[in-house]
Amino acid sequence: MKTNPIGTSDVPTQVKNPELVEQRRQQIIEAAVPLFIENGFHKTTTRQIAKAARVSVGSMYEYVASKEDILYLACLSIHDQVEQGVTHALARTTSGRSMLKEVIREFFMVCHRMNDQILLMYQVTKSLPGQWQKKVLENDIRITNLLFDALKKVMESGDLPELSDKSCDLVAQNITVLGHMWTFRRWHLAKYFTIEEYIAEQTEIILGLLAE
Amino acid sequence: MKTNPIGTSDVPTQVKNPELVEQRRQQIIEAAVPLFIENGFHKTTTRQIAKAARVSVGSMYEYVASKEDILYLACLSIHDQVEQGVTHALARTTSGRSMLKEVIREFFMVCHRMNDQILLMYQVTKSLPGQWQKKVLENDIRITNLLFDALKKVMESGDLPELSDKSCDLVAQNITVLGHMWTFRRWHLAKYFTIEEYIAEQTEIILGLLAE
DNA sequence: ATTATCTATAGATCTATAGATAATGC
DNA sequence: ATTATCTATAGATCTATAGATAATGC
Repeated sequence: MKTNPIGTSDVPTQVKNPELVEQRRQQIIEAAVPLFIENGFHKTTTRQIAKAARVSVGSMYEYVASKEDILYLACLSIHDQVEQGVTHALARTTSGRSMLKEVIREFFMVCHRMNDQILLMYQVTKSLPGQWQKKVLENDIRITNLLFDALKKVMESGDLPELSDKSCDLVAQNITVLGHMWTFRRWHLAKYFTIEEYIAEQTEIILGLLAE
Repeated sequence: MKTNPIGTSDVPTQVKNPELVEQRRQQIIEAAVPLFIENGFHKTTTRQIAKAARVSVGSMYEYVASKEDILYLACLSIHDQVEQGVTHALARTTSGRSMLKEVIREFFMVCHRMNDQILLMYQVTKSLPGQWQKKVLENDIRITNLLFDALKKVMESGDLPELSDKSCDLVAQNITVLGHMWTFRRWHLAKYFTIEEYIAEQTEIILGLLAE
């Protein structure tokens, strides 16, 4: 699964070699994300991250300028993975009405797999510096737009009633949030539903509306 | 609007006089919540809270044992306000199909009013000590159950198709989360919808399912 | 005497960097 | 010579409490 070049993002570094930047940052992110998930961003120390990443603190600070930088890189990485998952899933779907079902299913499964990471995003976005907060939020919409496009496609095929772009966007937003809902209400929902049952019921609800 | 006795909650205090505990804690919460909303829980210092609450730090620590205690009290208070809002709204609704519309409307308006507080809850729940985390999550379900009860009532009146308790609970959860969605996606949604339009569209979507 | 409040600070962090050292390539 | 890495720590916090002071009621 190819990921975007995190090293070439807008986070400054002291190190010249771009491949090295790419590699070390990957190392740092992979160390940081589980720590953030486990202990939260604020309770995780830069020392812990450096240790888990097998770099010295000093060295780590050659690749980022602050702890917030690490958080930002982590957010980019998570969104990238979610996007990969969704894009991947969309590529191998059929068309028409059943496509929409598959799309919902695949998206919900991505949420299921990335449970902790998605939960993390909800907690930390506000801790990012303003400029990056916006970028991260926009990334989220970018993913929602993949669902929007899928919806549009099904509608054009005539298999669903035509909705205005506005309504269509709202439905895409709803699908996204109902997927996320599985992550932050799972502790309750999982008492009554397996992920499969959850997908089945929610799909019916979402399609119910569009069925008539 | 009467609030629950926060002073008698399971947070320990050194002070004997219960009314005083109640009053000072109210003071502390009212000072802390806006600070948490503005700067986040972790970046807010106990000094800042004490100052805003017009108590000395030492004094404040007679009413709580830790900064986490303050966060817990804040969460209780916010949930209490949301619950008040919903209960209040439910009390003056009519019955039958139109009742459900009103319930959704009132709940969404509560979310609209309590935007920042609800957003805060999503960020901080994980920062609470384990035992309280659970309590706060259960409070959230308690509020959802108010919606569940309202749904049930409408169904019994025969104005909606009967759903199993399980499905009914899911619909109540969905309504809750779609209300919250307005708070954490408002920056995007508000480009296209006023809160009134949002309520109108979402109500149609939610009822659409139950209409047939 | 008891209860509530305050000031001042102990003690324990934690982030970020300075300056020294090792590795690489001309 | 340049680039990357490390160790050690400066400097800046911040939470929570000890111990002193003021207010209250018997």
